This record gives sequence, C-alpha cells and structure tokens, in this order.
Amino acid sequence: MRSSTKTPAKPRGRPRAYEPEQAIAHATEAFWHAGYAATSLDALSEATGMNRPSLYAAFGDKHALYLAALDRYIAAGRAAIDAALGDDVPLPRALKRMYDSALAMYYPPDDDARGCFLIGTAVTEAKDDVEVREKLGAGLRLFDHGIEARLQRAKALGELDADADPAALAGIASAILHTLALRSRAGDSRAALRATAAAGVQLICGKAAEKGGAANRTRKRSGGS
Amino acid sequence: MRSSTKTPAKPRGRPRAYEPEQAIAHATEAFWHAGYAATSLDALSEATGMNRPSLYAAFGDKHALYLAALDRYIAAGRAAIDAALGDDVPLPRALKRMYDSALAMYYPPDDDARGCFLIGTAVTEAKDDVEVREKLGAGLRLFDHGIEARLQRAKALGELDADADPAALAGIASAILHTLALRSRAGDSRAALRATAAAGVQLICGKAAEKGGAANRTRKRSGGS
DNA sequence: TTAATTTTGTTCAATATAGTACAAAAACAT
DNA sequence: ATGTTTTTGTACTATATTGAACAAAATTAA
Repeated sequence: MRSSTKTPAKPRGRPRAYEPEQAIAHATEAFWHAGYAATSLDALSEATGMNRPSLYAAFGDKHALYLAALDRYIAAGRAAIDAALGDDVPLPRALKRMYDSALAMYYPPDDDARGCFLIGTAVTEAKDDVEVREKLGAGLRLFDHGIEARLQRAKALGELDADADPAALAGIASAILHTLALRSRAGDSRAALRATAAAGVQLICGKAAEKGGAANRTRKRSGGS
Repeated sequence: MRSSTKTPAKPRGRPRAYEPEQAIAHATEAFWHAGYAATSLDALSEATGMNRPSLYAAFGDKHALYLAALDRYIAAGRAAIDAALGDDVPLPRALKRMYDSALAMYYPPDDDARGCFLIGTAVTEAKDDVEVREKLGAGLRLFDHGIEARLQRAKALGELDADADPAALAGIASAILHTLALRSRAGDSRAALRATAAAGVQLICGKAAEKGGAANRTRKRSGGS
C-alpha cells in the first residue's frame, strides 16, 4: 500500500546524501539573498551541501532549480495566506494576521530583512525570462485569489458593504502585501510596515475596523454618517 | 557668466564622443532589461556606445554607473509625480494621471513591458548592497512625499475628509504604484492595471470619486447618498 | 608648427563560472 | 562474495567577465 505512493519499492544504488526538499529549501535561501543572476552554482553547491554534478543530476541546471524554488515558495505562500484568512476571525483581524505572517517571513530572526522571495528575485528576471514571468504572474494571481475568496465570504457575511467589489478589493489588499514585500527589503522598519498594513486594512474594511485589538469583537457595521 | 556654470572654460584634450547624460540613459535601459547583476560591462559598453575603458574613466565601475542610473531615474520619477499631481485638477483625476504616467513608462511603445526600473532592479540588489538599499529606500520615500504633499493639499481643500490621514493614505497610494510597477513586469495587461489603479483611487478618495471619465468635470462633492 | 592634454580603441592578464567526464564509493540483488 | 546500479567527488575544458595597460587620435595652448 505504501510502496506505490511514497517509496517506489526500494532505491537500487548508492543512497543520496541529501533530501530534495531540504536542498530546494537551502537553494531558496541562497537565491533569496543575492537574487537569481548573482547566485552562482558554487554558492548553490555550498548552500545545499551538494556538489555541482549532483545538483545537475538532481534538478537540471540553475534555471530549473530556481523554478523549483519558486514553485515551493508559491505553494507555501498560498498556504500561509489560507491559514491566516482561514478560520472565522473577523475580516480586519484576519487581514492583519496575514500581513503579520508575511512580515514574519520578510524579517528573519537571525538575519537582515530580506523581503519576499518571489517579489525580491523573480521580478528582475521576469522581463527576459518567460518561464519566470509566467510563474511569477501565476503566483501573484494565486495569492490574489486566496484573498479574494476571503473577501467574497466577507461580503456574504456582511463584513463588507453589499456594493463592495471583492476582486477589486483583493487587488488593493495584494498591493499592500506587495508594498510590504518591497519595502522590507528596501530597509523600512517592521513597525512602519505594520502601520502601513493597518492603514490598508482600515481602508479596505471601512472606517468601522477595530482599533483596540481584541476588545471589540462585536463591533457595529454602521452604514450612516 | 556662462563659463563658471555650464562650460568650465574650454575642455582641454580630445573631446569625448559621448554625452554623459545620454550614456547614463542608455545604461539605464540596459540595466532595466536584465537587472544589475545580469548586465555585463560589455552589454553596457554596447548600450552606451562607449568602450570599456571609457566607461571606467567616466563613471568608475559598474556599481557606480548603476547608482548614477538610479539617481537619474529617481529624480525623473519624482518630477513625473509632481507633474501629474501638480496643477489644480481634482484629486481622483490627478492620481489617475499619475498612475497613467507610470504605466506609460512601464509599457514602452516598442518593447515588452518592463515595469519600474527602480523596483524592477534595485529591490533584488538591496538585500546585500547597502548603497543600493539606501538609494532605493530614499527613492521610495521621495515618491511617498510627493504624493503626501498632494494629499495634504487635498485635505486642506476639502477633497478629503477632515479626519483623513494624508501620510497613511500616501502609503496606500504608493502601494498601488508599487503593485503596478511589479505586475506590469510580471505580465499583467495594462488594462488590468488601469482598473487596479482606478479601484485604488476610488478607495483613497472615497466613494464620491468620478466614474464617467472626462464627462463630469464639474461633479459635486456631496456628502450624502 | 610643436607641445601638452584628454579621450579613444585595441589588447592582454587574471579570475570566475558553467557544464561535463570519469573514477571511487555505497548501496542492493543474486 | 560478486556484479549491478546509482550517487558522490575530483578534475578538466571552454567560455565569459572584470579590470587595466598602452599606443593612436583629436583637440587646445603656445
């Protein structure tokens, strides 16, 4: 039962000294630092602990490895968005949680601010590299759709006005995410970006957005003045 | 009178075969395409028409040339923002004009979409390169302040609510600009980004924002329904 | 016309990088 | 134990790239 899904019988020859998932994770870190073009295969070799021929055998060339790193990051990003927006927390809180979760990635505890891997590295390559451009575009759209789904639910639940446009608002919410992704790498402080995110949430959700934190769970969504 | 300001008397030796301003402009184009790391000195040499020794003599190394290109672009960007927001056009119109002016740069008439030079190339380098990071941060702030100044005027003129926070709104308006900068390079259509910009303008200016385009120049800023 | 000055253009050396070839090593199958 | 298979690790080649050296060219000053 397990042999057909996970382990294809038994691997025949010398066992690999690395775990593919881990290797891609470490390669991602390397690309994240210097970007795609400035990251040499030697740097990737050192980051993954694999020597160059093993890298080629396992992933193909540098480009293929980068695409694999993008795929992995995009999937994790979408999962993080869904996790932040998932359970039935009020919309402003959920959005703030999403932005905080992003900032936690953009400001690693032990290193300098690095921003978003996708935006911080793929945007540069996207101009001349069709595969990167399409992966980047698809990734951004995937994030959009995760947010849009939550906003659609919010509209259905009355958390948003009846005439609200979830798709358009998702575009704005994504724009806030993008500015965080950029500015964290550009040297802005985490506190400043939290404030930007909060301002964005307030604008998206309307003036009635909670301000005191956990206090007003049962806030009113007034429509008048 | 002119000798001390523009032309320092007369240049002594062989005249240069290039104009520094033009050379930086062409170098900018080259960097814009492939990014900083992937642009070789040979590519810069070809783009500028200068051979490598002349490049070194004129600007120093590749890094210094890139910084000069960033400076020039940032100054032009600020000028474009001020021009778009300058005269006394209503706020929503002015913001849309700013975004349109940005999109005109991001989608060159004769080439593929290229996005924003600053965001499309400097963000990647910013992580490990202090000078680029500081220039990028200063550039983004310069743009912010241009927008914020207009929003402050808008508040004084009653175009924004009395309790509006111009600085915070400028952060949002910049975020919209950033998302356009990214997404244009990521393959999004210009029409889609114009719609995103319009949605952002509407949210920033309030529901009373104009919708009909050039038709309602004399719209009312009603407070009611 | 001659000297001085600055830029240009060719050439070269040093290094880095990508990609591959090939032998050694570590496992399984018989 | 012996052979087969797959991965590892070293070494090598080809190319690209940076940065500088140096002679030729174009101009002004005397």
